[in-house]
Amino acid sequence: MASDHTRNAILAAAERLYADRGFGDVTLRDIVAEANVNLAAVNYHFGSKDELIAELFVTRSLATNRERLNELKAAEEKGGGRAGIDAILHALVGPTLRGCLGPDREGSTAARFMIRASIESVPPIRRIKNREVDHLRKFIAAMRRSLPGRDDSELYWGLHFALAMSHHTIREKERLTKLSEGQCDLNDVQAIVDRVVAVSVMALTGAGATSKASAKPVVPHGRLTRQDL
Amino acid sequence: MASDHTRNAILAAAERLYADRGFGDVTLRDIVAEANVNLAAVNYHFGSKDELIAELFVTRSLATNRERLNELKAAEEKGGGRAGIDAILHALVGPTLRGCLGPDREGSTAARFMIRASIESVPPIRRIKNREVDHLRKFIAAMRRSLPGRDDSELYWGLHFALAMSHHTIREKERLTKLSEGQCDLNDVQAIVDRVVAVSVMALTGAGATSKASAKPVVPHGRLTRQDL
DNA sequence: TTGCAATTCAAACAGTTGTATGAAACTATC
DNA sequence: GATAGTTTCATACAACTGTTTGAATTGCAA
Repeated sequence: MASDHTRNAILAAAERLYADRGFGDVTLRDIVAEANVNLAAVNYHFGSKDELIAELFVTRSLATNRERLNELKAAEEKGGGRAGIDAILHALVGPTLRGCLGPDREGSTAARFMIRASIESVPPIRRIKNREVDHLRKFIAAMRRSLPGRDDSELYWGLHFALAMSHHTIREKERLTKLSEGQCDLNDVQAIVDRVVAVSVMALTGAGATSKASAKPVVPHGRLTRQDL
Repeated sequence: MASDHTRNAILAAAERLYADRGFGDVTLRDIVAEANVNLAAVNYHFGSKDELIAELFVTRSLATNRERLNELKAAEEKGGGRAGIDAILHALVGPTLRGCLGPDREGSTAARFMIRASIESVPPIRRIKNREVDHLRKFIAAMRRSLPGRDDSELYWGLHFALAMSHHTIREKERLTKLSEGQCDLNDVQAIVDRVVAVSVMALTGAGATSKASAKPVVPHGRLTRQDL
């Protein structure tokens, strides 16, 4: 494979254009123009437009998942096989939030691309996301070890809400900035991660963790449980 | 305006098809075939495809917003001008969750349409959503009355997380069902509303409610290894 | 150099899309 | 029942889409 130059140029141009203008607005002709390659090169190297998009997303998504598992593994080793629930959640939402919200100008194309993918959810990407369940189960398993005896459904809800808060923050960061007139600092990624983790921990260990409705009374101040470490 | 029959047939057919198959997959020709009307009728009655979609979304969205404000008003009147924070959040997320998750087979087309709109986020809908900020500010104002002295940014974050959990539950309900292998009951809408509200209240009144990053020391995780692919 | 496979290229293909047109059909008013 | 305004209709349009084709070009091994 001579040099991969054309292939890589297509990938780079596609990611940049999709990130900037969205999937619905970018055609193969736009991409090949940006990449300075021939139109047919896309189908030659990737087979189809959808496979190109899939490859872009898989690459970024695998990187995030690997980061997640690395952090999880490190946390569990540190705790002798059982990580604290906040460390587990940190490993879950940290990489995604840092990847998409971080002000690292270098990887910002990848970040903006992942934000797009989160917002627009085009078919080839949705197909890949559906396979993400196995990956999430590893976190459920870790949470089960960390909070033994807890009802499984509570763990699922906790993980679900953690992902909800992080993804929604990524997806709606502009609206939150506008709504709060800048009072919510979307640049302090570390603070956001801590905040999402804190609320998720409360969802899992706080009063809400009952099986039925029961919407328990408001928790008094200063009640965050930060175990481990 | 003789009878509005054609107009209404188009609206109904479009909503049903968009709900079932998504925006990207339904053409005007599909819609007019389903509605048994002529192709040109869409442009005659609505001006363009985007205006048709916008009208569909605005109708449903206004209905939800009206429900929200009614519940909010009722709660505030009940409390003599100041509603409890959980009642406020209930008014915020209740209508949306009930509308999209409720098992009311009758209005289920509208529900499935709104789920689609939440997932796919097509341009004409995004434009409308951006105007939703004014509506949300009314809830911020109510929250400010309910939790006086609290930092505004905390209110924004609390509202943001409440919307995050409800929207993400709507959007990913199938994945949550699959992940939890049915252990999370997505049909008990009332329980879901209570759960979302409970966690949101904790986020607002719990320990996390500090102004800056602060809180606790950052958990030292295994530093991530930056490799590619 | 010759031969062969991999790659690039211009061009065309086949299909779909939203929209526009102008005539026909309808409806209500006088 | 003629008229004016509204609504429907079949059809065409113009543009754009992802994909394919077959010939040119390149790179490399024998």
